[in-house]
Amino acid sequence: MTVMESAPVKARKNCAGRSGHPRPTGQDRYSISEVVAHTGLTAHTLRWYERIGLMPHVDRTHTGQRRFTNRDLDWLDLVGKLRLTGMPVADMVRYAELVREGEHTFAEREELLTTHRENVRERIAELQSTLEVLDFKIDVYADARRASERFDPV
Amino acid sequence: MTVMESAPVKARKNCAGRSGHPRPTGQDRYSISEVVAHTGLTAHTLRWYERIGLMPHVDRTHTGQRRFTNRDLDWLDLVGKLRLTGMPVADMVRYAELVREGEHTFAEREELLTTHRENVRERIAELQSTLEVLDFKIDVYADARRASERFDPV
DNA sequence: TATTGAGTTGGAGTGCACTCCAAGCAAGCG
DNA sequence: CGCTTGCTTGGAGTGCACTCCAACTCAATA
Repeated sequence: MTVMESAPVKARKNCAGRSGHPRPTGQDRYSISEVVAHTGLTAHTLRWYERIGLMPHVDRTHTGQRRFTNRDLDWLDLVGKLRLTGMPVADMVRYAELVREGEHTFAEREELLTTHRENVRERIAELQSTLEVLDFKIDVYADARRASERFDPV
Repeated sequence: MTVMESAPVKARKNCAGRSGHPRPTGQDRYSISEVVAHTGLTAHTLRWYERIGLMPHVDRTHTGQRRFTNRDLDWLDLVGKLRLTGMPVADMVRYAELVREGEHTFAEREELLTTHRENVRERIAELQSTLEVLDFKIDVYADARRASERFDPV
């Protein structure tokens, strides 16, 4: 059994960054399995990200194996953050394209991120308003439980 | 062209509750299209919810058409809230089952909601930490823009 | 030298949450 | 009566984001 192709969705949802896997110092060429260990993504997903243009052209060894740089890891950290906030992959690909196109796309990148930030803020407000409903419901059940314990003690 | 089967995903994401469609007073039997107007869900989705057991048995006319009650609308509001917070449909179906089973499931319902509340709190924290990254990135681009405007004024 | 293990590819498959389709029925209107 | 509108059904299709498969190469070890 190989060690890669692991990392179920649930796990990734929690870590999705540097989590007990600090970046080895003084190194700048990581194999795919090292990146898997670092990011919590699967090797499949990393290859898929590259295929769809979400990676800034990953370097290869003379035998064709991928070698990721610290810059790639930084990029994957950002992508992970954007993913966590629910940015669609298509939008992240668009952002990656802008990065590849150079500095004259700064304004558009800023706009893309600003729009997304607004979405995230709305999402937070939404979640917070739902927390109130949840609190209320939970209180109702807790009250009922306490009442039944009073009449019908263990 | 019929007016139903509308409500694109984006729109639902935003409203998903009473949004300019207050519940008609003194009424307690709503057709599916009225519920569509009220909830922002599509008729497809309402029927699908019923099929998978996410609705508490909807009443019918003598010709078999659905008639939703205010209680159903309340339930759909709650479901909408839970959906917005990312609760999987399977979990909501489980909750619906517990509700159908009666008051002896209060404890389990409370537990289900409490667990979910914890997830929502984590999600909010996650989003907030990402907001910081977003703010930082946006600042970088804004600084670059201001600098270029200084050297290269319009 | 043979085997093992980590890596490669294109393309197919999966799971979720809808989303739509075709065919049909009932009521109201001209 | 015929047409339109609103609704019904089971089952098939869609889009997203992966996720996996089969067949292969290469490098290192037993």
